[in-house]
Amino acid sequence: MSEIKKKDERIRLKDIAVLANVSAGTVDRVIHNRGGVAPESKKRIEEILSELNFKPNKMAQLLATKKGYKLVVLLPEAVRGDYWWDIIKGIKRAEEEVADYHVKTEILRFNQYSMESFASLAQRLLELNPAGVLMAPFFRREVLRLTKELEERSIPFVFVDSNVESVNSLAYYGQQSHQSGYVAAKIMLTKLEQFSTILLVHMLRTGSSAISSNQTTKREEGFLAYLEKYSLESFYRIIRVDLHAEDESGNEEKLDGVFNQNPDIRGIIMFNSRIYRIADFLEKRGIRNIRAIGYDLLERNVHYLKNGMVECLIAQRPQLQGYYGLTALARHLAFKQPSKPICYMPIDILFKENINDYKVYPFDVE
Amino acid sequence: MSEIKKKDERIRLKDIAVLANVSAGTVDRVIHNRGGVAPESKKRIEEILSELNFKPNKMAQLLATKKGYKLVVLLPEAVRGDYWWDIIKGIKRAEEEVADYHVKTEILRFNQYSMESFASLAQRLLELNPAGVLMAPFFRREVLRLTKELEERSIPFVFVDSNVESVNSLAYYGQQSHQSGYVAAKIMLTKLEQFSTILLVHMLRTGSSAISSNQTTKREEGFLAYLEKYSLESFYRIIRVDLHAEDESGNEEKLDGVFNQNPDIRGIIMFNSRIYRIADFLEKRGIRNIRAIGYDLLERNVHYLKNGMVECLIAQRPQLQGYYGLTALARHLAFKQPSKPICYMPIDILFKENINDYKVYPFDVE
DNA sequence: TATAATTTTGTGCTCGTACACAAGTTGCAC
DNA sequence: GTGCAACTTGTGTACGAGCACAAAATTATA
Repeated sequence: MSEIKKKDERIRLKDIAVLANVSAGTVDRVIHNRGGVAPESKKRIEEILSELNFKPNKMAQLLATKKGYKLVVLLPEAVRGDYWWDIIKGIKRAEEEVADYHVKTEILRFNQYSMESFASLAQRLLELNPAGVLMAPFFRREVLRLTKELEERSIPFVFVDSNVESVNSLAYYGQQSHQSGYVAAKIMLTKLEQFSTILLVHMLRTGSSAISSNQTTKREEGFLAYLEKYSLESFYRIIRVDLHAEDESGNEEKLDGVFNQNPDIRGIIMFNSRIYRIADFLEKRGIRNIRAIGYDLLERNVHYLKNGMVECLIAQRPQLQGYYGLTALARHLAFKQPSKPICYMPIDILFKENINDYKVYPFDVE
Repeated sequence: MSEIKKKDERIRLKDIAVLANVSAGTVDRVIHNRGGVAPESKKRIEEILSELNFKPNKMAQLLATKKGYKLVVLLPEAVRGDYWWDIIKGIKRAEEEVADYHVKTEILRFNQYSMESFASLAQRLLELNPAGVLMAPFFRREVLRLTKELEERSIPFVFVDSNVESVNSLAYYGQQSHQSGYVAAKIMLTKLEQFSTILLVHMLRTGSSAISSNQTTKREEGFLAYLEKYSLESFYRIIRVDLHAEDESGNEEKLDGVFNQNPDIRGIIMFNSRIYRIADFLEKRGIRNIRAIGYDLLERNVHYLKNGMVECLIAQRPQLQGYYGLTALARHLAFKQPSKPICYMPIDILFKENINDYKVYPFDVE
C-alpha cells in the first residue's frame, strides 16, 4: 500500500512509478533513456512525466550519481575583453553549474590563424579521450577530420560561433550573421543622409587571406541584402577598403587616402569586432561627423560607444553560446536529454544610451 | 572495521566519527550544537572537525533536512502576455529551481488600481508568516506599513519593478525607467523629419487617475530629458492626448480629433505597454506614415512590430526580475548568500529586424 | 509442450546527513 | 544492592534518485 504524494508535496520519481503502475527502476530507465522498457510502458510513463512536469530532485541526483565526465573545449586563444573571452566566460559559468554533476572541463586554445595549431590540438584532444567536445569549427578540412574521428568513437560534439552543417553535431549555438548584418544596415541607413558614401572596412591577415571569416562574409551579405530589399543602392555609394591587421601605419595611410578621395563618407561599418581601430583613427584625426557601426562588446569598442565615436554596436551574447554549448553536452551525457540542434542568439542593439546596464544574465551579475 | 576515506575523497561526517571514536550521531550533535554530548567528546570532535576543516555535503544536507521556507509573492493581477505575466514566468522558473531547497512559493495578486486590494492582501501575507517576501511596491503608504512590519519580524523582502529606496530591502531588481525613455527618444528622433509633431499618448483609468504609474512618468521624463539634452525642443512639437483604458470608442473619437487637427504627426509614443491600441487604430484608419514606439513585448505588440505598424519596442526583461528576485531570497535563506542590493535590467531595443530570435534566456529555450 | 533466449520489470543497496528513539552508562538515594 | 533519573552514546531509518542484479514475463526454438 504505497501512498502517493501528500498534498502539495513535490512529485517524486516514486510517485510517477505508482501512477504508472511500475517500479521506480522502470521510471528511472525511461528518464535516462536507458532502454529495456516496453514501448507502451515507456509511452505511459513519458505521458505522466510530462503531464506532471516531473523534475528530479537535484540533491538526490547529485548524491546518488557516481560517474563523472571529462569534456574538452577547443577554442581560439582569447584575450581579456574579446569575443572568445566572453564565450569562455559562459563556459566557466556552465562549468560551475555542472561541476556538481561531476563534469570536468579542459580548455584547449589554438591560434586561430594557424591551421597547424588547430590540427595539433585536435590531435591532443583525441588523446584526452573526452566524453564530449565543444568547439569553434575553424579550418573546415581539419574540422571534418576531427569530427569524423569523434563520430566513430561516438563522442558527442557541439559547435559554437559558426556551424558546419554537413556534420552530425549534437547542437549548434551561434550567431545569425546574415540577419545581424541586415540589422546593422537598418540602423546605419535610418540615420544617414542620402547620397552620401558608406565605407565598408575589411580587415585581413597576411598569410591567411583565404580565411576571410564566414561570419563577416555573411554579415556583409546581410548588410547588402537590406539595401537591395529597400532599393537603396542608388541612394548610397558603397566603397570598400582592405586593412591589414598587422600593419597599423599602413592602415592609417590607406584610410587617409580613402577619406581624401571621398569627403562625403558619412557611415563606416566593420563586420568583425575591430571597429575600435577605426574609432582610434577617427579620434586621432578629429573626424566626428561619421557614424561608425561595429560588432561585439569588446572593452575598447564599448569605450568608443560610450564616448560617441562609435554610434552602435551589435552583439550576440557570446557568453550564452559557451554556456549553452557546455550545458547541452552535460545534459546529454548525464541525463540523455536532447537538445535543440540549432539555437540562434538574439541580436542585441547597443547605443550609448542603453549600454550602461547591459548585462548578459546570469554571467555578469551576482 | 570501518575504513576511513580513500585517497583524495572528501571527508565525511562518518570519517570524523571514526577518528573520534564515536558514532555519527554524536558528531552530528556537536556540529549542530544540539547538546547532550560529554564535554570531552565534544572537545575532541571539535578539534578533529576544525583540523580536517570538515564541510558537510550540502547535497546530502538538503536531502536529509526537512525544514523548508515559505515565500510569499505580492504582485498585481496578470493576464496572459502582459508585463506581470512575464514577471510571474520568471518566478515560476525560479520556483522550480529552488524547490530542491524546500522553498515553496505562494503568489498573491492584487488589483493594481485598488489600494484596498493591496492592503488586504498585505494583511493576508502577514498572516501567512512567510520566510521571505517578493513584492511589487504599489501604494507607497501601504508598502511602508507592510515593510515596517516585515522588518520588525526580520522577514527579508525583495522589490521588483520599482524600488522604494527609503526602506531596507534585501534587493531590488527592476527597470531603469528614466533611461529607457531616453532611449526611446533617441530612436524616435533619429528617425524623424524635423518640424513635425510627436504625439505622447497617456492611458488613464477612470477613478484612479491619481496613480499614474511611477514607471510611465519616469519614462516620459527620460524622453523629454533627451530632447532637452540635445536642444531639440524647438525642432519638434510635442502634443499629448489622454485616453481612457475602458472607453474604446471614446478613444477613437479623440484620436480622430487629434489627427485632424495635427496632420503633421509623424511620431507616436506610449510609455506603458499598450501601444498595440494605437496600432489597432492606425491600422484601422490605414495610416502608415507614422512611427510608433512602445514598451514591453506583449504578444499583440510583437504582432504589430512584425507587421510594421509599430517601429520599435523597448523591453526590460521582466522575466529576469521575477527570476532573480526569487532566487535572491532563496539563496539568502537557504545559503545565507548575499545579493547585490540594486540590479537594473538591460534596456533591449527591438525592431522588426531583430525580434525574431529574441529570447530571454533561460526562459524561452530548452 | 518444455526449455532456452530475450525482453521487461522489480528489488535492494548506495550516496552523506538529520533526527528520533533505543540503549547504554553513571551517580545517587534509599 | 536495587531503583531511578540524568546524562551520554549508538542505531536505524528517511531523504530521492542511480544502478547493478535478481526475478518475472514474454517470445522464440526444439
